[in-house]
Amino acid sequence: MQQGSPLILIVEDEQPIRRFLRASLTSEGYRLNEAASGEEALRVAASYPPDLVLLDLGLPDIDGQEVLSRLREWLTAPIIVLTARDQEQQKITALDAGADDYVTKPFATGELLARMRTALRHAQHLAAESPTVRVGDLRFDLPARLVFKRDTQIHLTPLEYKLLATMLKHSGKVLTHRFLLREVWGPEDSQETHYLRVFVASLRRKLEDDPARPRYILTEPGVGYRFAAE
Amino acid sequence: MQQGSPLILIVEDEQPIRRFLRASLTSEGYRLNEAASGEEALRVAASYPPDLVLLDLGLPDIDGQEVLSRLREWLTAPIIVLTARDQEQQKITALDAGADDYVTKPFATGELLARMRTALRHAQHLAAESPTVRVGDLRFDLPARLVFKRDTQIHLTPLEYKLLATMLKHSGKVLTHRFLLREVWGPEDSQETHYLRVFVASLRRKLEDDPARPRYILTEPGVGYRFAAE
DNA sequence: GGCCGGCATCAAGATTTCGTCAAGACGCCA
DNA sequence: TGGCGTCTTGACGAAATCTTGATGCCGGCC
Repeated sequence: MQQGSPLILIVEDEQPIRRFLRASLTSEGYRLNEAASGEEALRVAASYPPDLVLLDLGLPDIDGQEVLSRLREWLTAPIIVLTARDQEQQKITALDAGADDYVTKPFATGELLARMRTALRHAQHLAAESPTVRVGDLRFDLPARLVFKRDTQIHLTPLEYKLLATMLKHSGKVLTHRFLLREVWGPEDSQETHYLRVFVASLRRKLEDDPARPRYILTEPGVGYRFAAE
Repeated sequence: MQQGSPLILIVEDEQPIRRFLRASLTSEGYRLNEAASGEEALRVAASYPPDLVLLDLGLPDIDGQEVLSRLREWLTAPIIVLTARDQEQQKITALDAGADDYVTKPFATGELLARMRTALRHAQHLAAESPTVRVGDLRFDLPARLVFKRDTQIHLTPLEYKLLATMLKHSGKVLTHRFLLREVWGPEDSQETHYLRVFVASLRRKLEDDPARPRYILTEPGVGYRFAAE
């Protein structure tokens, strides 16, 4: 969306519908590109990456579904599919192939515009950075499964990560040995408190400034552990 | 279009028409190459890749259509076809074979020049920006499914490409074995982690400077793989 | 002071997971 | 049908991770 208003790519072979869309969308302030065939759509999209695609599934040359999946290989912008009312199955395969929404023809302008706004808004959210949790000088990027200490990445083994994630999930609360063991190792090993000691130690070695006097992973003697809330 | 003005290749056997074209085009500032036969056209085009081709379909040796498709095998520059007024069918097959436009003889200079400008402008756009992603010394042209390392193209098999593309799509994130297998091989093979090892190895061999200490495709032991974000 | 239980740390196997090579199977095109 | 590129499968050494045992520390209690 470099130049302010979103760039829409219309892929539609029927001249009248295209003209109609052009009128409705330009009056809304959208910038437009048009393609009358699948081939052209792929070419134009590659040259001018759109912020949103309106894709008619009934195209003359390539199958609309094909265009859809070729686009989805690299395009993250939302794709709204235009289908005939009786093509139920088509909608479903289209959504499976990565379409974000569909509108059945004939459609009301208002509905189309509303769905476009929703899709664009949604896309913007996705583009935002993945949410991170900060505690002290630690930073957790949970979607990416990454942990940082003062901006340098920390490598954690699967069990270390799982343990830390469980503590983080209930941070501030005291977590009993049994609870942690169940969550991380499973009900089988809920007695093996020794596991906990070993892994807490290695987590402290990696996360704490002074593992002997921990700031994040606190021991609750006789009960369990607690991850510092603030 | 290295030297400023576009290089035009004229393929035309009739001397008078060639002379006429030469006059019109040089006065417009175009650089020219000429060929009087199909054979010559292919030779010249190979030696001096033109920015635009004017191709007369009525040639003495090879069929004009043949020249056209031979050129199209590798040449992306626009090709404008010159046809006689009564050769309707010829135009159509020419367009199918990859011609960008046609002009019927006899033609007005103004019209020819206009069509040439359009074609050149259009070609420029296409050549301009396929959205490419750069990571380190790698470059990805996603729409075209091409991968380059330091500007030399890397050949990837279909599955190699698909795997790489999915990692790139979620670059920075840790992708579990299951996820990658599902995306690339489908839900059936979501257990076959061995596939991943083999293909990651071959991708590293092709992309990394030192496959043993990868910079792009990183292993997250026990979890999956991650494509380096920055 | 000596003993004991809970906790922390270290390190040596044991086990699982990875990387690599190569042979076989498969599909496709000439 | 044979060759070619590609994918699948198997085998094995290497690496990372997990388990397990040994040892030491500390505070409370007899």
